[in-house]
Amino acid sequence: MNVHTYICAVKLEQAILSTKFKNDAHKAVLNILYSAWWLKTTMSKALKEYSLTHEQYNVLRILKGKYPEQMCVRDIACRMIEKNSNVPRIIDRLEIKNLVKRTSSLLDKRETVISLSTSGIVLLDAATQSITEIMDGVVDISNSDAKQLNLILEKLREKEI
Amino acid sequence: MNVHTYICAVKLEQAILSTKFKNDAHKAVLNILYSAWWLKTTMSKALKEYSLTHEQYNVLRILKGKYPEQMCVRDIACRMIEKNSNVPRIIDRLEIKNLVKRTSSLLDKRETVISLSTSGIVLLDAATQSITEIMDGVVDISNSDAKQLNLILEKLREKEI
DNA sequence: TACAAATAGGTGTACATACACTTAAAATTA
DNA sequence: TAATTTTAAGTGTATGTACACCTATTTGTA
Repeated sequence: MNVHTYICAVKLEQAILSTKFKNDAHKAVLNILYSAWWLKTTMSKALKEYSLTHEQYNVLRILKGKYPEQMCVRDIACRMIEKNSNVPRIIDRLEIKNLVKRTSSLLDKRETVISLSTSGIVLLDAATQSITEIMDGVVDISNSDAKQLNLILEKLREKEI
Repeated sequence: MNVHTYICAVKLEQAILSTKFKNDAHKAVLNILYSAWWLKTTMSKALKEYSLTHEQYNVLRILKGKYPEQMCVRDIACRMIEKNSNVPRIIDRLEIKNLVKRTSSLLDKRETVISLSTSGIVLLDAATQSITEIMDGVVDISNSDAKQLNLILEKLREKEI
């Protein structure tokens, strides 16, 4: 089904057409999930211009963070937000587009070392500039709100299983 | 790659091994994305006992919300948190497991009407009880924090594109 | 040193997402 | 009424996720 006509509503109640939440914490859970979807969608739309997916962009950014140092697949995986991302497969696609290069590590032959190519850096820089502008425009909450949000989210994740 | 050894850290900095955030708003974006992944993973693990995916559970819950009234595919899609969910395909899998039944609408032959089966209700109720217990245990933030969180998230989504 | 355990990366499969396209039916309007 | 547009659902394809399993190394230890 193609819901291109959905209402990208600010209020959660409008977004998911529901008003009965068990309590505020339950509503917060849905609100976090919806906000994450909204943020990812916003970013993905912007990245389309660069033929990058959100995840591919993420990997490129992680590589840039250490550049010109190289990173092995595991180092990248540890820095991904979604911890079960299949990094070798994302790298497959980046390699096909010549944005990164795979080489086998000489020190530890089990490791595959990934390096950003020149065109990878150029594309990443352009995409980053565009994404940063868009995110700055879209996500404009006050500094104190952002701090508060970070505090509450980390409090929420305190109870590990 | 299999990162089963990742640290399910409370602090974002530990979770994604990064300390340099452009500002608090940027950190908040990553925090929301990570929290959503954490919540989904927590729920998915609990749902495994019932052989349900997070999305299948979501569809069943939406159907339960209107029960015994039936819903068409579009009605379900509009209530999904992830707006691009391919609902017919999720229903395919629920139908194979005999948790829902598809019938063609008599009033509008374009519509497919979905109804919960008895085993669907039984499974959903059991899963819901389990999930509720787990979520209540895991997500224990104060009422005022939850309210604050909801407020800030909705403020964050104010700027539509 | 030889062998067991751990580790890194890759691969297969089921499921989900994003999105374009198709088909049938309903609604609109010329 | 006939033709056009819109709508609902389904399908095809590329990509990603979750997770089990495989292979080649490396590490740790008997």
